Amino acid sequence: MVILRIFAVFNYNQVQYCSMRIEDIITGALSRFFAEKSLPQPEQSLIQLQKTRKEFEGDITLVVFPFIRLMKSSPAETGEKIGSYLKKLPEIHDFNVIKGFLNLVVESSYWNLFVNESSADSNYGFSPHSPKETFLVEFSSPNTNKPLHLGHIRNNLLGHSISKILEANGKIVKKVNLVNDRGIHICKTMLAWQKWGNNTTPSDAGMKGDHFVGELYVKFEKAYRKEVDELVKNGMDPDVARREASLIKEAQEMLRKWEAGDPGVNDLWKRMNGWVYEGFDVTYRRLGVSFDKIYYESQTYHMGKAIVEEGLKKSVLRKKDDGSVWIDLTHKGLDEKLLLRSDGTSVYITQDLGTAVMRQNDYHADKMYYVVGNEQDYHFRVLSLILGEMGYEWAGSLEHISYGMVELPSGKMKSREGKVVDADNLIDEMIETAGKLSSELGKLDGLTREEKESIINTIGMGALKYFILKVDPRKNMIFNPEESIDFNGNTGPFIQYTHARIRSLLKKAELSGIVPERKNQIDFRLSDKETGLAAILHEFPQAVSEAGANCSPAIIANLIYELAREYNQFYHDHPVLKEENIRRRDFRLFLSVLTGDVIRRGMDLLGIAVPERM
RNA sequence: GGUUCCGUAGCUCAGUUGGAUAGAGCAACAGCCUUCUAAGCUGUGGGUCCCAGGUUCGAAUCCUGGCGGAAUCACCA
Repeated sequence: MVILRIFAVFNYNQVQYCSMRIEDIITGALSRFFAEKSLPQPEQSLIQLQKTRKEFEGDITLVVFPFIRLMKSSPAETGEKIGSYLKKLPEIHDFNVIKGFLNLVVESSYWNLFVNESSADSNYGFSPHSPKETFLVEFSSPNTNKPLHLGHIRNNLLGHSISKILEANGKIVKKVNLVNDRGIHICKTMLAWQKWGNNTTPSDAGMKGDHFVGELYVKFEKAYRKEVDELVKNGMDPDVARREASLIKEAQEMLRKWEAGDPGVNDLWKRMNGWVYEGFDVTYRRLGVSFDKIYYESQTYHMGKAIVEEGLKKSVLRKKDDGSVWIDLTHKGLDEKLLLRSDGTSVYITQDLGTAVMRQNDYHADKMYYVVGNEQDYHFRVLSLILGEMGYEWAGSLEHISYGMVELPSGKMKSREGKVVDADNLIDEMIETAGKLSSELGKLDGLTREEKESIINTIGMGALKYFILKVDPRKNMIFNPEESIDFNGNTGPFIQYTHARIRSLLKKAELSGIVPERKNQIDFRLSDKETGLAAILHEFPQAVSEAGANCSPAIIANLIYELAREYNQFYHDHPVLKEENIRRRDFRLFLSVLTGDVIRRGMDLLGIAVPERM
């Protein structure tokens, strides 16, 4: 930290700020080119700049195909003409044309200036805050009848990371959680505890509260299934059996009592939820996620019911003869949707209506994001449609960030069958593996136990988090418990290691009394690895904004990985402290400073910490 | 059955306003530590981008139709 600051403030005065980015310089020149030729200005979308592929010489490539019509010349000719015009720019060193591609070699001085400026900018790549826009991000949203599993880990990490990314894009972000603390599933666990719990508590059992309650849930489901099977064996229709089994009847009766405010049921409910929250808090802390506000379904479903009443008055909703309330969405290509059961109890979507209104009243947010699995795509379509039908003008600001399921090689995880990858177990395993690897490699010898534990924790969690977040959120992903999560290659620890290397290098520089200077005049040309590294760093701001626009941490993860890989190659090929040309050495130091900084801040957007050494 | 999403190397994944000879990692094999951290670097092998048409200078990407998989369409959440 200290070193970074020294490097950052050094020669602050000499640094010119707000230099134009090369893309803008080229676009501007292109515009002048067409004006000088008295040709019509090409539309912005025709100007396609991309990174030059590795096998060709150059840094930035202009695709010239779109211009051949405007200029009425062949691709090669067009490329030559534009290329020689652009070469007059001080930022363009050279060019070559291959097929319809104009490859531009950017002047080393441009990259040097870029590295000088960016490495002195502690906010490089992020947008300044615009207090106008407030975004709400709902994530986690656990049920209180079972502990968190790998699917919840994905949800929590995505929600946390997306919140950070939106903040980096200048939004004000409020993270909210909606706890599904009421409903038939909780009644099942309460019933199980009454029947088989023997009045024990999690501490009696020596378990985390959420695990303790989760076992009761599984116990209920097993007993319930057994009862249904027996009824079926005695000749009952399976559907009828599922409805008529005494266990489910009892659970439903309990739900009715709960909604009626029965004190005994309520006390037990509070007690058991309390156990679960204690357990969740531990897991949240380990994952490093937190919330600005926690909503409880038990508090929002009243509002939901009130909205249903209002909808009935407005005749947007319709009550059937049996007392159940529905909305007809057939004109939108969907079905009829139930909003209240015939016994007057509310369903899942009822409380979501209430929650949405309550939140809008609380925050008046410009957007309300819901990080919820893609199995609920239909639910959220219906939710915003209903709010729209009911006349809430902000209904359009709801957005479902729909992410894919985490599946096992055998298929979907099923809590009811106990076929899940438990979050706490997985975290334990990751940290254990990190510890084993660290001691095998002897990396942490000579550190105190606290330091070791902290670093091992950082690495284990880094491996887990990166493993989840590098995948496009929208896609389903497969986790194979038989194969442990890697610590080499495209992984969190690889990136963390790169950071540790850089920090170690900079520390060494400081200890050797090296104080680099930012010089905007240089007397050398950059190597391929140096420009390659600078070019990836140059892409960081765009990655941040794209990640924000697409709510995709994977975009950040992929860029940071590419950056780390490139740095390791650079590090392997080039001496830094031993470089004899002082200006070159200083450039490499600032390149390292910037790389370390972008890795640290990029990983922070993923909610992953990076160690000073490992 | 209707709707939505997905299909890229043995495995896990990038490749998203249509751009060059489709890329990484893992796994396998072969190298590189007296030198700023080898959790690293270098190399080899590995592809019908599910199939078939269409759109155009150009398609893994867009359109249509198939095939395969997943989710959803509950008085479950």
